[in-house]
Amino acid sequence: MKDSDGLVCVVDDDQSVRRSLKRLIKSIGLEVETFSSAAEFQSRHRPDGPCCLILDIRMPGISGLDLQQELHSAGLSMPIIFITGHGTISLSVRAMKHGATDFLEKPFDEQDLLDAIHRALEIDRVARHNRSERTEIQNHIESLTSREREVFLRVVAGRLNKQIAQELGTSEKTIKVHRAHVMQKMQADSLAALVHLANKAGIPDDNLQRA
Amino acid sequence: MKDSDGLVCVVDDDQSVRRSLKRLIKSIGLEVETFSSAAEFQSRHRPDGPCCLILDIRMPGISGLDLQQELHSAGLSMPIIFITGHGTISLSVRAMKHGATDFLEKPFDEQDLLDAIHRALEIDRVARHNRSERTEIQNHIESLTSREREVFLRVVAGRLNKQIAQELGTSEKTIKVHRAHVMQKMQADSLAALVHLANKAGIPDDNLQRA
DNA sequence: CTCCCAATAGGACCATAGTCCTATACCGGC
DNA sequence: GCCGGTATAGGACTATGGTCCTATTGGGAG
Repeated sequence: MKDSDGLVCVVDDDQSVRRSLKRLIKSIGLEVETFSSAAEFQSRHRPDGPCCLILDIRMPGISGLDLQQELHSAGLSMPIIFITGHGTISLSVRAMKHGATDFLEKPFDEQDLLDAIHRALEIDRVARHNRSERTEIQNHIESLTSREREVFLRVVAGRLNKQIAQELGTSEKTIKVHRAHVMQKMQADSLAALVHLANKAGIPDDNLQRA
Repeated sequence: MKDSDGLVCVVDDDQSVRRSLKRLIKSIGLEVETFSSAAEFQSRHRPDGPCCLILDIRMPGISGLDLQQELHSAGLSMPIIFITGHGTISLSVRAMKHGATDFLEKPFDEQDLLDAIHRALEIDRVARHNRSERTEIQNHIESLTSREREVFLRVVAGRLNKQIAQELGTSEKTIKVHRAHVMQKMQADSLAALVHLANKAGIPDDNLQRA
């Protein structure tokens, strides 16, 4: 699949809308999948590449806003472009406050939608990249023993081996051993690299020298 | 001033609106300043504490959206709550995409506005904190000589003194001197602290070990 | 011309971190 | 009961970083 450039998921209860959107989006070389309801999307969608969602706000059953909420709660967030026939300002504001990337009224300009799609896919690409980087680091952290994790945090906070030894009530020698394990497991080849990893994983830098 | 809890700036060309908003916001103990036009706001406003902006979209002269753009371009961004009598979805979406924190239609529920204000002030508080931290670090970086800055970047990238010496075509001894100056000027008392500072200042971690 | 600062660098040490090897003790699984 | 992983720790070095002091060179300000 040379064209994993992006997948666009269309969720709309109106078949004619689904068909015309599918045709439009395919015309610029993107993959499209259509779903007739939020429930169908949730059961069938298995994301694996950059993708975005085009969502009708008003649908029978689960509404577009509800689906947005549920995806967010489930940590499966992806960029969402809302389209609506009979929207209100309040609905659009609510959608945007919850992270929608765009909100279009029918009838919309085709180019506006295509622009919105490109923007959404780019956002997802960046988000996916950050997420995968983060979870990989998180996995490395989870491979540490609890003792190693304690040492890790203190090393990243700038403590000396002897200070760590005192804090943990053990010898400097033992800290050196743990520290070496941490560097291995985290695949860091320098202290600087280790601190960078910690920062990306969202580890705060408090305790930065306060005795 | 126990009540630097927040300043709310109201920009609206309608005097009666300004008056009633002022009364409402004062009633919950926040400071208010009112302006009758975007131009007046720009000339008179001197921010120094957490604050937010309540802005009418449609005004004679510079519109609310224009002001939002200009503030953003000038790097003077602050949270903006739009209010409007005759708004459209497209206007609201445009405002939200450009970072507005809320968008209310007149007549609005008073509590909704107050909630929006509290939210906006909290956002500004966090943003101000991050900004001041960042500019302080930036100032430290600017106090470095260009040679020290070169060393700084390489230290943060995890290079050894001898590697840096080779890259810069000088001796390890000299690097040690520069490095000591860097630690002093950046007010870092450990390598870990220095890397944390670099990260906060937005210095990328590329070159992280590639020879 | 003099003074200061930036950059350069060496000598002499000390402190800290990392790397070998070895060793004990506990615990849980096969 | 043996094996593997974890935590503990010492000895013996090496490597790296940091700190004194001293010194030269070049450029820019006063």
